[in-house]
Amino acid sequence: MVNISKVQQAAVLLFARQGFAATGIRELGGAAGINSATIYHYAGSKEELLVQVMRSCLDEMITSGAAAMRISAEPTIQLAALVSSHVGFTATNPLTARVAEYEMRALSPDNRTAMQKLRDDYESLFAQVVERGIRVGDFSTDDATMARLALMEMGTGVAHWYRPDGRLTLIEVQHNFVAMACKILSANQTMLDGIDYIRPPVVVASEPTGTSVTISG
Amino acid sequence: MVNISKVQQAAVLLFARQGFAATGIRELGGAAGINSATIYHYAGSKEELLVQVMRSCLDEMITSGAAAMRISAEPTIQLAALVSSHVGFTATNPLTARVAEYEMRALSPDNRTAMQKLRDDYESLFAQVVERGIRVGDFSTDDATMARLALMEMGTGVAHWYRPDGRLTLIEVQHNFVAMACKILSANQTMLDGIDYIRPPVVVASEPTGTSVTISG
Amino acid sequence: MVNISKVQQAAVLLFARQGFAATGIRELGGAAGINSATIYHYAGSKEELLVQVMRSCLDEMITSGAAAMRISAEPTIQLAALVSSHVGFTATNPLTARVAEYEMRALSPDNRTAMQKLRDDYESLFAQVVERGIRVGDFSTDDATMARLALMEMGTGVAHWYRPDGRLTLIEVQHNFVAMACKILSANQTMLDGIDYIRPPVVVASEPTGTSVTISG
Amino acid sequence: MVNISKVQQAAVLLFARQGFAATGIRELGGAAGINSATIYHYAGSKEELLVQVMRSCLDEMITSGAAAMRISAEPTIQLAALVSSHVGFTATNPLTARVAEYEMRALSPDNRTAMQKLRDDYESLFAQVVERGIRVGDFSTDDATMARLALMEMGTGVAHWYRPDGRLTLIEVQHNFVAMACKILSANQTMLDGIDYIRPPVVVASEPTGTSVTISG
DNA sequence: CATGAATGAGTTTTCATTCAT
DNA sequence: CATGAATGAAAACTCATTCAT
Repeated sequence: MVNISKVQQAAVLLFARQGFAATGIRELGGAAGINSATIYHYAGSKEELLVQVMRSCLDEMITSGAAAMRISAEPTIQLAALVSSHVGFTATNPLTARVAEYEMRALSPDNRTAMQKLRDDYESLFAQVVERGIRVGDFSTDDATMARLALMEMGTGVAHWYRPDGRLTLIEVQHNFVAMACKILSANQTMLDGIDYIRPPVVVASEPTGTSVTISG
Repeated sequence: MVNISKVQQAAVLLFARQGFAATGIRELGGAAGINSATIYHYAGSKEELLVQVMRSCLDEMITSGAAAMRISAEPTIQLAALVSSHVGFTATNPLTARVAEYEMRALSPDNRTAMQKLRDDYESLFAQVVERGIRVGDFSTDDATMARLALMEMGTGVAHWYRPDGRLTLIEVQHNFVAMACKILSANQTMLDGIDYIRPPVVVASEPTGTSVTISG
Repeated sequence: MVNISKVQQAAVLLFARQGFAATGIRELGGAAGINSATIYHYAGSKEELLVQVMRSCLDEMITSGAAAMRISAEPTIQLAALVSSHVGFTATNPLTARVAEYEMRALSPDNRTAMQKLRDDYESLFAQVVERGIRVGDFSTDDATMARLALMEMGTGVAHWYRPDGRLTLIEVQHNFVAMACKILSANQTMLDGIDYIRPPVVVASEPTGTSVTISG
Repeated sequence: MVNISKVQQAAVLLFARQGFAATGIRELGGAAGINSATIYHYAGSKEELLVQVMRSCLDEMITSGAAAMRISAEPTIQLAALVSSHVGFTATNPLTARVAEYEMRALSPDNRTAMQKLRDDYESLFAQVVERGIRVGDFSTDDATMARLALMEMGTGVAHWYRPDGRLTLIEVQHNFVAMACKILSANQTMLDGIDYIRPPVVVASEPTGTSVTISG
């Protein structure tokens, strides 16, 4: 229970830095402080290790996102909660999130299908909010799809630069992104006044701790 | 002159699909229709092939972006031109752009430093526009850095979904992104009325043609 | 402990026959009865395998030679003991000795420097004996350096033709070489009467056994 | 006629330094100042280039050695002439001689047989002289074969250390070796007084010029 | 004569994985 | 649980050689 996280954290750290394909199983063992053969006690293969990490990451994103949407029936508040959740998760688990995003291509067809399904489920949360906001007249945009994609891309980008000890607190970043999202969708930001739509983000087991790594590219 | 593009296009296609590390030199040869050993006539190593591709991509992005900024002294028009250039390039050369972005980590330290320098040069174009727009009071945002990063991230995301034969023309997409950019920076979009800030994007030699590949992840 | 000798013996056998550069790692594995990849458990590289062999060979030559010189303070007896040791070692470990001599050039600069140092240490034993013998008037020659080199070259040549089951016993060969050495240096052979200056030579772990190979060239 | 020597000299230089197997055809071209493909105008293969060099070297050694033996019918004078010739040739063509000796093993069976035949022919000159000198009572040794081998080995060793600009002139070295040979065979050196048994050595076309290379090993 | 381009077979080394201990 | 040893397959890269120009 404690060791498996160590392995997953080592995996995420190295996969994020170098990519799945460029990371060897021996390297993983070394980073986790165990013999490389021992990894096969925790995961049947290198790919399964990646799948474990991706699945728990996407599961948590979906769970948090769905919970965020349940705090209100108002599209604008749902949008704020969802964007906050997304940005919060991404900023809190930057390496895991990055791996879950980048390494889809490393999966074999079966696993890829399964993981893509989870990602699609997650993205559909955004699609639902945007679509309903437009339908009820709270949002307005030239192109709903493009707006949604831009929204997510932006939020995901947080993983590239956010640092807990940086210039801005996480909450500031979240508010900022909510503001940008509202602008993009021409939503009325004042609807959010006095609403506490931010939930503290979960730290997933696979996220390395104490590593302030700079990942380039 | 014709062969080297063929090799580069094969490289970009496979690097974009599978990643640099997961692409073999034999695979590259096969995709380019030549013996794998022949690749070493065009590039001293697999990494050098990647560097060639990245360098020409980043060079072109910088050239186009700098040219875009010269069409006017108005920050809003510069912003529109720069965003259009970025989106246009990314949509026209999605695979090359993707490789140039994703595979920075695959480079050895020396090459990485050199390529990162080019990317920094390019990003500084955005920083300059945003900073000047704010200074002269044409733009307004809670956080300039975050806005700039969101702007670029958004535009880069185009490579993930834009298809020439898709629902929207490139020009529509460009206008749309310019609109979103203006919203994010609270810029006055009417300043763009009647201004032709879009230049046709260049197709770089390494961009595969006739491939409507779907890249996931 | 048993396997590493097997690998080293295979290496020495093939390196002696064909040379280091002309011997493949697969060939080595085949000769040692193991998979070629397994060789990398015993040595980090093909060159390291060579270094292992050379180092243990030269270490043993130095140890034996130094011991030989300690059996007496008389230059003539030291000469006899050193020549016997050299000839004995070379005849007992012909392939290893040959590899240690011929393949110096196959080493990378760092390893070459280290191995050359060992060889220089060994050769200096001969230089010391010859020099002291001349100084105290026991030896006489037109040119000390040339005599020493000729002495060593001669002895090393034993590896090219000596066979344990040949016409002469090892002890006969040793006595013969001692006689030639004395002639070259005009030393008084009668000083050796009744002196037992021959020690049984050591068989190094890398010397192939049961192989009556003819090495040409 | 001028170019073929250049190629052969480059070959000898590199083969002596690194060995035949470790020398690439491109490297040879580079050292000879021509394209690697052009080498195939001068020799049908890398091995043929080696054969050319070895054959002309051994031919010249046999010719010179045979001529040396014709200067007298006296075994002692023949010995002096043959040893002088051997040492002279080896010191004058150290790299070529070294290649001809070391790289026999690099040859394919057919070529090896042919070259070994030449070497055997050459060695038989020494065998003849020693045998006849013993038969007529001019020489005396415990073991004729061993003496002959030691004699040749010693002389060949000259290639390892002799330098034209060194401490000793070639003639001094030759006289020295003749003296050592006489000692080994207990021949009467005074028989050589006043006899001019030294012929100036030939420089073979393949011997690199102006290169004072140190070859280790 | 000379060469740049090309290639199939080869090189050393690393890979993910298995298994006896 | 943990590991050192082992391995077949594959990695990137180099090889000697050919040939059209």
